[in-house]
Amino acid sequence: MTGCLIVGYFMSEIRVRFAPSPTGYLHVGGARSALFNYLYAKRNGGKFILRIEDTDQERSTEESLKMMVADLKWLGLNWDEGPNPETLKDMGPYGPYKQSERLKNYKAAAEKLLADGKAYYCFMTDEELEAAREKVKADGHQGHVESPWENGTVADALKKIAAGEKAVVRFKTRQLRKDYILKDLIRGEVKFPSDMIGDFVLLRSDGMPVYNFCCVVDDYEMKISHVLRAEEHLPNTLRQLMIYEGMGWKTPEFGHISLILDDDRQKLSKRKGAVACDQFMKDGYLPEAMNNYLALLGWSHPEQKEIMPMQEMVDNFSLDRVHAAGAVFDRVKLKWVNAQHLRALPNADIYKLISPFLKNAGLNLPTDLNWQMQSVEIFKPYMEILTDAVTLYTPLDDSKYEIFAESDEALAWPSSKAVLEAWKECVTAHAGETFTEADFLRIQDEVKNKSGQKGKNLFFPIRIALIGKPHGAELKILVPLMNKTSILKRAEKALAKVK
RNA sequence: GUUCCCAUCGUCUAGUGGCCUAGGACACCUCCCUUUCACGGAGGAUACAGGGGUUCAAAUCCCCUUGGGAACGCCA
Repeated sequence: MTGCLIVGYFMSEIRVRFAPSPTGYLHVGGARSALFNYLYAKRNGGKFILRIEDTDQERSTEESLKMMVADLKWLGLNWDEGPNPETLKDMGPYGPYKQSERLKNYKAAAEKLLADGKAYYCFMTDEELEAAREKVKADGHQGHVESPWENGTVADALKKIAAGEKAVVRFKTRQLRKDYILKDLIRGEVKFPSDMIGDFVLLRSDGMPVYNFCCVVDDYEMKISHVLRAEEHLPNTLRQLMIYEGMGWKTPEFGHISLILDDDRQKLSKRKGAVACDQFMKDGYLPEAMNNYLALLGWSHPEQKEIMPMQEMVDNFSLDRVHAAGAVFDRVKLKWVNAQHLRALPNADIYKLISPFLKNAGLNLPTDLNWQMQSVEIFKPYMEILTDAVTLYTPLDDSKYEIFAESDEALAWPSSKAVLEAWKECVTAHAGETFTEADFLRIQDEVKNKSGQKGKNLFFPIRIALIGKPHGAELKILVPLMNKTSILKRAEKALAKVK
């Protein structure tokens, strides 16, 4: 008895998968599906499998596969089985993990269905199909195309094919008229009337299988226990249920996650801004922030925590906390989440993260470690994403110093000229090449006395002469990051502007 | 058009029949900190789509309406 229970326990190992088709970049919606699968697997001590759905030969590319793998790696959603993240060679006992290499499996399954009379060869041409669809539509009824080949024998069909005719294999739905009930883990009971679909294609005329078919064969053969995927697949589930039934296979559990929406509540699309994971990477988002934000789109921490590391999400993830309604992708909040993660990092880590962006922008900055740490300390509160560092550090590179339009107003004040002149004089009079905070404070006092200005009138022109903008970090901590030569050069430029 | 899914502040959500005159977060507004801005802190405004039931009691359960979305391919 106990033995049976143990066997039962092992039989029910949690195995989930993310199954993208390599026809482009990894979309944030896909990333979230992958994340939920990953979290569910990790939470339950299960396996997370990556399967590549590349049966659409027209659109699938090796390039895209590499991009997806890279994005998933960036997010840290490491898979236990699937293409090796480095070599792309299969790893795991249930391969191949690319559908294009599993053709014989689908063929075998199709042959069984054909032999059992649950599928048939259909020779309808595109034109015939189109005409049939038109007719059905004209009748006003929802119906579906009925194929005249439904009752043909396999032997006859094979003869025609041998003679060079093209045929698809269709699944026979006519005798299956009943309601199919799906117990969705997220949505509860979903009832599909079987007549919502007609005889659908299993194998294309070129022999390539179609999504709904491979999906079932693979999920079964790869022993997938839970299928967690986007809501757009919900109607597909009926076809899949029929195939499971036809094959006599046990169905896995299903859970359909809501869609990610644009602010106009349509399915998130490229037209509204970045949706590709790698774009977020290039814009300077942190993978941990991405995961954190994506998790919050539909799932919530039991204690309502918002900012958390991956491990905390893993420890608290459960499907019953997944919301069934669609969620609007809010870039503003994503930025905020990113800022929280970023600012929590040690300064040294932050500098390491921003360096490639600074370098990429062609900035020439001090290599002194102290300088770097100090600068991060100053700029950190101004950074939300890594690319913000570029704007922040640019004024620190002499060759890039420029006076921004937002400075115009302050420079036009009648008092600004005197302040700038006094500033230049006092800096020139300063003995060393660098400044301490105390040095600056002393100089600032001198400028104040000389120009007779204080408050905004005093600080705005000086700040503009330092970073090209009237607003930003505190001067007394900013100045020690600069040297005399460079400060004077800038003062000149600012002065030139007021003359 | 048909089928299915969904419905709490502008947005993400908490809420599983009484603890809800509905809580948190982002955004917004005010104030404090600060000779600027940001960060940080304290407050504020803002929501149960509508209508019927069920119940002593409904944001929570049921039905209808409305609204939104998705799917209806030899795409996935």
